[in-house]
Amino acid sequence: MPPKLDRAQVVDTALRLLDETGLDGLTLRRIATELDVKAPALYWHFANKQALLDEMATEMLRRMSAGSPAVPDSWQEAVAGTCRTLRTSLLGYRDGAKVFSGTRLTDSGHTGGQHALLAVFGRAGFELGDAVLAFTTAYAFTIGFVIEEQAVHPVPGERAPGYDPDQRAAGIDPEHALAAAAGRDLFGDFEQRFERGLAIVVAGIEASLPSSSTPVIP
Amino acid sequence: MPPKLDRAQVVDTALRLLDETGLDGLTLRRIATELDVKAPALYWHFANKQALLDEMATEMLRRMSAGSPAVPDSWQEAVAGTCRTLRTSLLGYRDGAKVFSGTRLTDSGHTGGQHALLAVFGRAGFELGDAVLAFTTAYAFTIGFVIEEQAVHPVPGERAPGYDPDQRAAGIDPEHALAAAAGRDLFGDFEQRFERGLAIVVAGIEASLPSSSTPVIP
DNA sequence: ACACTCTCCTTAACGTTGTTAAGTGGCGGA
DNA sequence: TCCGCCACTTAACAACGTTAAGGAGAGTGT
Repeated sequence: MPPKLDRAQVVDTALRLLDETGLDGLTLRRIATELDVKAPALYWHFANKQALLDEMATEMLRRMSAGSPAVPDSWQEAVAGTCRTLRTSLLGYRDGAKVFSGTRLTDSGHTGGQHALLAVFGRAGFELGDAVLAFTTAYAFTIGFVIEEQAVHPVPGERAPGYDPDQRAAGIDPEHALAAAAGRDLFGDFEQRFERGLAIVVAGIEASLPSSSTPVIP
Repeated sequence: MPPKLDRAQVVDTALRLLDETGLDGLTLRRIATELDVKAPALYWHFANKQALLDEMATEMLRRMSAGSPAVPDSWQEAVAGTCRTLRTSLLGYRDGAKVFSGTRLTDSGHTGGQHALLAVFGRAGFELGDAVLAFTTAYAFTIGFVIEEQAVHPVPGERAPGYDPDQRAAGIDPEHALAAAAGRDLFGDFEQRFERGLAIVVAGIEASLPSSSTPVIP
């Protein structure tokens, strides 16, 4: 008789519940109930809650890698595509960025994608160190951006209380008019802001790292 | 007879304890004990724990603004300086980036710095929208960077378990050699990586936003 | 056939946590 | 003197992560 539970099933259910309850509401008892099991049963499959969260983050990455197989030739497309996929994946789960940034990955399955991306940089003439710098800079931007984004939109579509631009503007010292006016740009149109921010980072890599103008070897 | 406690004192103590215990270990009972008071007393001054955390984040920002009064003329210096100060401030507290990114600011005191920075952009010929985009991009990069940094170095100087580059490299599929080699750059020298990443972002703003080459009005 | 073992889950419980309800001592004003 | 507000305490609650102990059920060895 097969066991009722296995790790994958627990992770799957936990990720589904995450969307309903948010990270704060995601308790072991809740997950267990959803699986028709009592809470301590989870400890047979995971050492503790953190281990489950780590596995959840890893699974998020795994699904992300699975969704985007093709690696383009230009490093610009490659890095932008990777960051777009990363953002989309994180937005796919409530508190996705928080879960992701708070955990250590348990699996090395993601290194394939890393390798492929770094290889594209290599073919474009980047030193490894420069390639890593370029990638991590774009990566840090993406993580920071999505954390901010999910603070404003815990669930895509609806807006968290306290982030209304008008309300915020009203509370600002008139001497700081620019800060007040900025609110409109700050809390709206994340899609476009992400694209433009990404373009800035890519342009910055182009402008400031050597070898980036070397033509691709045919 | 003045009350034994006030909000500022609680926030101050909480920030001090944060360094000792980390965010997970920061409990209301612990804070109360440190103040020679019982836990429910804190509820007289704060609606709940989240309100205290919000106030802590705000206080972090307040101290940061206090520490860097001079706003330079060039927007490059201004944005880089702001991000450097932000990073240094966040690194000044254990889990600083997590506390900061998880909270809503309770106070509008920080809008002064925002206004000044945006004004510098304005004088350099930026449209407000472009200035906001430039700033938030650098901001997102900084937050994302420090979150990653504090995951590796929860307390400056010592390294979290599980982030040893050699150990990580050993667990990687040899086919993904680039990813393995990247580990050395990934987990070391955050100081330099931050500076170079910041340079990338600044260069990207320079390269991709209009009006940035307009000479400063004398 | 029986006992043994290993796997996977349950029941019961422990210590902590955030939070609330109710009560209490001290101070200022009428 | 009494009232009422302030700022705090005591007591308690539900919920959490986690551990200890035990038990049903399948498989194996003899």
